[in-house]
Amino acid sequence: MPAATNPTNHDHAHCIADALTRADALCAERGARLTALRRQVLELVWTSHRPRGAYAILEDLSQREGKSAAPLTVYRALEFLVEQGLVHRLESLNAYIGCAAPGAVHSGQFLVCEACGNAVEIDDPRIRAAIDTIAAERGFQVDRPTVEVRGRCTDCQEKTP
Amino acid sequence: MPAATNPTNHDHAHCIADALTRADALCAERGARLTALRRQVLELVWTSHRPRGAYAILEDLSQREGKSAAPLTVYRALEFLVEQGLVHRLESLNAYIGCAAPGAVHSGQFLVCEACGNAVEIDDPRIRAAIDTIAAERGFQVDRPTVEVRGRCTDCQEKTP
DNA sequence: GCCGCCTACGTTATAAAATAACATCATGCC
DNA sequence: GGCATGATGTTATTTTATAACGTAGGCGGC
Repeated sequence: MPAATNPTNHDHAHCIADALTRADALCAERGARLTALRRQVLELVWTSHRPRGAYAILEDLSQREGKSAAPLTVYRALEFLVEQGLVHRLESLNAYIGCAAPGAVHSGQFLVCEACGNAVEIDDPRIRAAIDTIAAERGFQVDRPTVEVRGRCTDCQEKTP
Repeated sequence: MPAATNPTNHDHAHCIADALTRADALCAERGARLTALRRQVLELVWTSHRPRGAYAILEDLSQREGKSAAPLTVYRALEFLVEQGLVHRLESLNAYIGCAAPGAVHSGQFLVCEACGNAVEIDDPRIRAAIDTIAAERGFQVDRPTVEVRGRCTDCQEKTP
């Protein structure tokens, strides 16, 4: 797992700022409305490099606003962010994570550490190629491939070998 | 998608009988207890080649028994069946499907048709190899890879081209 | 056989994740 | 300003999953 996902050895504020800047740019370019609410939800998704549940985000949002928000508020914002490719949903965790490279082609591949909870996006063409090959052999038309690999990241292997 | 998953052109009763026979054999071999309840849940999972939700199975079970069963009853049976590799859970659907080749090595790969709902297990070594390669490059230790490809099966492409 | 142990099953309650239906508000366009 | 469209608020409900605790049933040791 890249060092950047270890919260102790990188400037995470920079990750967040970066993500927001890119989101602003992408949405402006597309004419999509990154409203204050959506932007705030995006920021909360980026709280860490661990996938976050909708209700965790909801709690943070409620605290920030000083009043309790409704689940739908968050789900709608997340839906927008996923559509725009700014956020991915991790199916096996029912959780959301900020996209490392919005704007680029995505096939949604992740390495998820079961020890620290960090998830790293790996848009690797070889996995995608393998999937496309098998699908083609079987006449299956690929729409949305999901790859979520559970295991242990380098850092966590070192901690408990 | 193989013809065998098209419910109109294969003897599905045979699929079910086969699955139960293999389950009996595997559990006997391992000393695992495939109780009447677990066997019945396995049968209900095999109702079709479509992944089924726990609550759908629960309903069927209640109907068969003539009294309403509790969710936990089904979840516990499913947990056992998944542990034994007789059933797989499709993370992206919150649903369960019978394993086509229990006893063999599994890496949990599926082609899921969004039109007809059928899911086919494809334990393809090339996908697995690609995942292992990338993981090795990043020092990530793979535990449980999940591959769920959404799209359209051959049959459904023909129906609405 | 009988006892004790471990595992499976039953029951009730509750948590967690997601959506439905409908009302209201904001924003951009003319 | 007025209107259309899309975003947000509000309330209720559905779907999925687990917790906590008690009972029963099979299996091995003796």
